[in-house]
Amino acid sequence: MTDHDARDAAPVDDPIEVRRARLDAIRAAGQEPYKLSFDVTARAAGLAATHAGLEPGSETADTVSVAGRVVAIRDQGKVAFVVLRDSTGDLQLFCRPNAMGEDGFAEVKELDLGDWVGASGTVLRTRRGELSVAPTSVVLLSKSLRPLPEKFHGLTDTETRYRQRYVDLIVNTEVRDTFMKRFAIIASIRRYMESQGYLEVETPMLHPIPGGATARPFATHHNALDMQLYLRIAPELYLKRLLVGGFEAVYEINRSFRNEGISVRHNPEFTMLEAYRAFTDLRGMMDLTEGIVRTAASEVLGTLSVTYQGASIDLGSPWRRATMIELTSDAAGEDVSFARSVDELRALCAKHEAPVEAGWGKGKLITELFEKLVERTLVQPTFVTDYPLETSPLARKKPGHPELTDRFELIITGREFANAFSELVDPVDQRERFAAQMAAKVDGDDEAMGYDEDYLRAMEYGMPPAGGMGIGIDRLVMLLTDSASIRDVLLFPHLRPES
RNA sequence: GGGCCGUUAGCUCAGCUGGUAGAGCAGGGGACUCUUAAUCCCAAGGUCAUAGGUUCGAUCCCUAUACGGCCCA
Repeated sequence: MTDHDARDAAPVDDPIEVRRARLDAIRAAGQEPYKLSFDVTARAAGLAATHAGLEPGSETADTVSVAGRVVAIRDQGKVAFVVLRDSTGDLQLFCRPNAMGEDGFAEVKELDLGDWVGASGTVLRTRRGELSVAPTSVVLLSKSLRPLPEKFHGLTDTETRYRQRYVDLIVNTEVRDTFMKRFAIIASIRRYMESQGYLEVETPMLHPIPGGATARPFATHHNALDMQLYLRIAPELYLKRLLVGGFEAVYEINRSFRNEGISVRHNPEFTMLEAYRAFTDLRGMMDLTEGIVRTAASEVLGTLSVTYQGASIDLGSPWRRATMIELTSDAAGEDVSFARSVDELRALCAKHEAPVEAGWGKGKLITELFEKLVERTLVQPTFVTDYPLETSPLARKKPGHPELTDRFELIITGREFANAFSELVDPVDQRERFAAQMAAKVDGDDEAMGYDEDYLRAMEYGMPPAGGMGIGIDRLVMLLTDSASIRDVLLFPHLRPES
């Protein structure tokens, strides 16, 4: 059987098979390749800070235990340099047989890139200036069976980066930095909200009637109740029920779901902050929005001047305030307002290649013109105010202007970041708004809001005057981390299944 | 939904006018007691996304599909 002999003798060139063989050999030698735990006494960043003044070529008596993933091995025969990566940074192990024994040194040479190891030894700085731990022992904590991507270029294939984010996080340290900023931004927002007296609450994600926004929902089914449920498109109507219940300031940071297209700005599930406060109005929500964004930027970035995709954004100066109608009229070079007839507005939409559909009223047409002509031009933070009633079914009417609402959207870098109103608290008015939404739904608008009778009942018990605001957390993180795509700020962005 | 682009070794990339594929890193064997993308020597590694078509012959040209990217709606 020469074939068989040849196969047995042939070197194994599949990296996974090589590692499996090592795993078997470790077990055969009576060792456990997946340890229970390891007592860590120091981390890479901490050592770098405490030993910053250590001179090249000098040793200390400081004994530490460190742990991390092996990301590089430079084997020089009787010396081996192993680079460990922990959650704070990288640290070199300076391995020599005279410090750790011939057997221990031989085990170091059996390590693979990707293995988790723990090491104990003294701190020194090599003659070449690299802070290192010279271990007296190195223990394998968890054996890796798959090869890591190339050490210099890392992992660049976007599809693999998103599908196997764990690998992306291992080898692309700037990705970890982006997510560390994301977590810091959200923590900053929670601290700020608490400092402003808001309670963080949790409301249902499974809604019998999708509401609080105009968007297509994901539908699901509850078996025991045999009923259709929807993943929430917004938490708004539940949070405002809490105002009725007497909580004066509430907020929620969590996922909402919209059954719509995927783009660099849209993921089917996304994170939103919504906040509601009794006895305030749109002006209070402007202050809150500025406070949240400025606090997050200064705490996480240390500056209110940020660069987004090459554009300088000034978050510090007072944010511009302008009405939709004045902005759109300026851009169109003529009056775009409710003074124009529906036919004139439709003609303007056609002229400027804005979408037009049968049944749209003046308010919807003006909004389309705004989005077509103005929105992407607003690079610096701008509160756009006075949104049409037609597209704002939950906002209070603007006094003296029955076709407008007391609402703003915050636009930065040409994109919507936040949306806020003086809340509609009049149950009779709200019932009329829902009826208009139902009429739109009958006309084929599948984004129209559902008629939520329980929400009306709550309002009829009395909702205090209030301001409310929602801010897209993913987009805020994109802005503050200079990320071009929402996928770069979502740990596991939505992708089609692998074929 | 439409347009354009991409898919070659584990990873990062080459591949000429159509003649059955190369490199670096990783992995394997060897040398080396201060390396930093260590260095040096040797050997190995491929269903060229998938399915069809054109052709004597296809990684290359054509069609479709899958997945991804960018732009538009």
